[in-house]
Amino acid sequence: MADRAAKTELYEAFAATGKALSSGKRLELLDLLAQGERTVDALAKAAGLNLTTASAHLQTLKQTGLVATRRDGVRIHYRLAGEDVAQLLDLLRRVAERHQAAVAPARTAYLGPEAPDEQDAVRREDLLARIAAGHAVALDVRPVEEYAAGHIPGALSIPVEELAERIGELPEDAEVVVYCRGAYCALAYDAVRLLTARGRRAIRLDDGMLEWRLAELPVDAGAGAAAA
Amino acid sequence: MADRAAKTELYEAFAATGKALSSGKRLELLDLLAQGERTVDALAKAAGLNLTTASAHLQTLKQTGLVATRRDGVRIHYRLAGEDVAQLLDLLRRVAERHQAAVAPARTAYLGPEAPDEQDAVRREDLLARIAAGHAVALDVRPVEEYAAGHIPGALSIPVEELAERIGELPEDAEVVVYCRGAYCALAYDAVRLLTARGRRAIRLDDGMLEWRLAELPVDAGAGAAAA
DNA sequence: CCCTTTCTCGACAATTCTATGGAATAAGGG
DNA sequence: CCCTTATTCCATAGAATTGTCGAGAAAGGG
Repeated sequence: MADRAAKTELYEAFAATGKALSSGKRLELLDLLAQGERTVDALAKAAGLNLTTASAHLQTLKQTGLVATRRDGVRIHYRLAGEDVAQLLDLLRRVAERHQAAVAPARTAYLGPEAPDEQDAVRREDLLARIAAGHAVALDVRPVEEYAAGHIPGALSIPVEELAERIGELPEDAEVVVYCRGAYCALAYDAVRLLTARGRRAIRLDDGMLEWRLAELPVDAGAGAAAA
Repeated sequence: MADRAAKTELYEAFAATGKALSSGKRLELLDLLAQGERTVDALAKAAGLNLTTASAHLQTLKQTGLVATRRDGVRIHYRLAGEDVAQLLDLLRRVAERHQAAVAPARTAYLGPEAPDEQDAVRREDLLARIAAGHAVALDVRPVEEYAAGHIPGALSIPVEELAERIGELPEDAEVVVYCRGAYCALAYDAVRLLTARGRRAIRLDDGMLEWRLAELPVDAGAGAAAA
């Protein structure tokens, strides 16, 4: 029977972390940061926020300890404070999708319908084996900086905006398994639609880099081999 | 590059789940519900809220799908919508404790300092072995309804308010391992202080029933054997 | 059918959050 | 040292939340 005031205060402290997760914009920022560190300016542009607003949201995140900063000359890089924060983001979205009716329609409105005759997405566990057997090649369609910060071993890197013109770099005979940031990232959906329209055998990875990393599957870093 | 409006809407939907976790009172309610279902009235009393306020918070939780209800005659029982919600609560507190400076002091202010010469708490994995070997006996100090809804196999049940008068029911020779709701529940701390003051060998389980269940360790249900 | 119990709903004031423009600060180049 | 760039701080308007009160709805007993 310790006193109620102290209990309230403790739970209010937990709630501060919940509050950090209570704005859609902050979740977008966390999602971006889960791919690697970024400057305030880059984050603001990617999330469609004006600079001061983005800075304010990042301050909130920093005060609850979910993100950390690093100064490099004149610019400040933000990053997630730890892998547990990525886990929390992942679990939050999973729970929301499972229990909240509004998520499913919003999801298809954003990601678009799957191509009608598309097979089910490739599961994480199967991908490395399919690559090793030569049946498939992994394609990372995120921006190059994110690829450099960590990618699936052996994956090619072609950002989705360049995909139309660089489609020739993909092998013609293998199936292309496309992935991007995570389960709710639109890039891979767009890429698969583009490739399929061009007559390639393309399929999405079930989710993306975030879930791959959290599953503790192997990750390569560095600009690496890029596209063939 | 699917449109920004749709992306914002999707993330706003995720944020609704975050919002549900952004109030200390709602987190207290979830913590109670993680021990089993309860009526609105019981929840309000346990969380120190007036009835309408509790009802309003429960409505918020219900709208985001984190809790579900069951009507039984004139009263309504609330329960967690799934084990993943308990997981989310657990991870949220873990992340908050790890990254947020305000948590540690609030925690000791509420739970009180450990007895000075107390050994480290018993870890989950060790408990069953120590019970089987006869070195220890587990003691559940939560209210009887919570014990009935699920407890560690073989544990005795003595709610902490009755512990002083029922201390004789505990075996004298074995070490008593006390547990309650979870890592942030004060009951086990209080019980250990009481037992130690009476000259018993008592020690806390590292955390409580919530973490035990999430670790998928065996759980017994029913009023069961209660105290010897 | 009325009355009691249990809970939800609508409305209010007090507080807090979000977005934004303009000023202030920090680091580095000429 | 001044100037430019990158970011944070401050003030403010509008929107959303919290807690509380009194009224309303649903189930069951006499």
